[in-house]
Amino acid sequence: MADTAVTAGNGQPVPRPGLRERKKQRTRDTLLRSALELFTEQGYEATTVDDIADAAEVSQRTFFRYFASKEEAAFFVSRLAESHFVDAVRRRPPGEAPLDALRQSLVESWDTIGEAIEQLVPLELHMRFYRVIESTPALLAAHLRRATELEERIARVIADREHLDVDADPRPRVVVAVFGAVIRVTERIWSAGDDVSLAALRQLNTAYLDQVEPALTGSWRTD
Amino acid sequence: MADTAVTAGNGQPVPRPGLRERKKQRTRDTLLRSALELFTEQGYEATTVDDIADAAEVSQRTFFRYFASKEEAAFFVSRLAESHFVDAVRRRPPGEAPLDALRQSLVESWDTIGEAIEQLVPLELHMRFYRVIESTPALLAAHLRRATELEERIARVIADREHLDVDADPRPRVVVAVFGAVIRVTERIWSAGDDVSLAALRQLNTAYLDQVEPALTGSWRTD
DNA sequence: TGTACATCAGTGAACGCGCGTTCACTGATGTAC
DNA sequence: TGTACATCAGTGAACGCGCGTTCACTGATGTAC
Repeated sequence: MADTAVTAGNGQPVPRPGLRERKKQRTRDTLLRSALELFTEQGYEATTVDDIADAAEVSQRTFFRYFASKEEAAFFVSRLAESHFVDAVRRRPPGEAPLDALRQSLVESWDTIGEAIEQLVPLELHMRFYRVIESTPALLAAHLRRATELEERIARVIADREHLDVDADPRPRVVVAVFGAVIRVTERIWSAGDDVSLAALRQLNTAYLDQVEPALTGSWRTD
Repeated sequence: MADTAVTAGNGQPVPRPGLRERKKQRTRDTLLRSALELFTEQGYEATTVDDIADAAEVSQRTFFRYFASKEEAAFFVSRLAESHFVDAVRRRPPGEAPLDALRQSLVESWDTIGEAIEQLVPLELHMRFYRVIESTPALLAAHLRRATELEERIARVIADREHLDVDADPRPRVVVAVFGAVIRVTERIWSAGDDVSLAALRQLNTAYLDQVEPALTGSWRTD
């Protein structure tokens, strides 16, 4: 194929990477896709690093050149999604209530995350793998630990925008923890349901966020 | 020592276990204490199962007779604490607002958990190990996964007391997730601080729970 | 109280497994002139 | 456009490590009579 004019967000033309660089990207993408396919087909634990390397037609040694561990490969796409979300939080207008800012960031970032993922692996494959995470104890554990780290980053962003010290005022960490907890509840419910679509997950996200206030206020009315 | 009259909660005398049974308990307790001591002294990853068995003066084979895995030994005490908490939730009066019920259960169960732990290992050792969990990625991950499982159990208890279907009404899972998220924030902060005491953790628990409402409501006043 | 047998905690040694690392090496891509 | 050299992605084979399992066995505790 011919050279296409790629431009960065700022309009500056990005010099096309050389042959060597493109070959690297292809190798990494192939490894990533092979890994996710095997994980979803036969399970994470049942898939060895050698299996992945074989499927991608490289040596095991080469796998470790691209991913420090099997786990890193598993969360490579999630990492991409997370950075989209963090960027969205950073862009929220300062006046907004923190919980609303988080909610809006989620809605917004879902819009672009899908496309970004497709550049790497089929979105449908990622969504299927997302459910594998929930049903694999080792992966779920790693996912939750990563979520905790992400929350810490976001709490700092929230503290900054409110001009607060994250260690002195409990509110930034509390609001982010509450938000994160609700998202994780919806992830679990989504992964146990029949509708694998991204739309279904988004719908659960917002529906459950609406339930925070009713769930916390006083004693519940018996319907 | 002479036979002491042990009685269960219902006042029924509990037949004293035989020699074999008591020896088993001693072996398990020794393994448990050895494990926690080594974990806190030299780290969880740096401690092999063989190290633990050596310290307890049994064979590695015997370790696995008592604990299915190294991780199971690490969370044996936590498991005990969890069941105290769940029992406390079950005992809360039905009229109480769910979030208050959870909060009161925590306050209450802390009172008895300490004593229960002392039966098994020194409380101070457990508290020190609790901080090891927070600073060891593999343990933190496992801890969070376990916390998620505990939340699911508690959500069902809450749903029952409110006569709700946990799968139909989002509120039980949401209120429990919010509560759990705040507790975990305090665990993290406590483990990073200087005061290792149980009292310090309890104090953070309640202080942060008080911040849920201010953290979620509207935009924050600039102090 | 004593004997004969059953149960079962603990042993020791060896093993399978997969992750992640180390080594010296090959050959394709990139660059300087 | 061509040559000489530098870089570096990928190789293959071997290894260390610790978890958890398997085996056939020993000897202490428990029980039936």
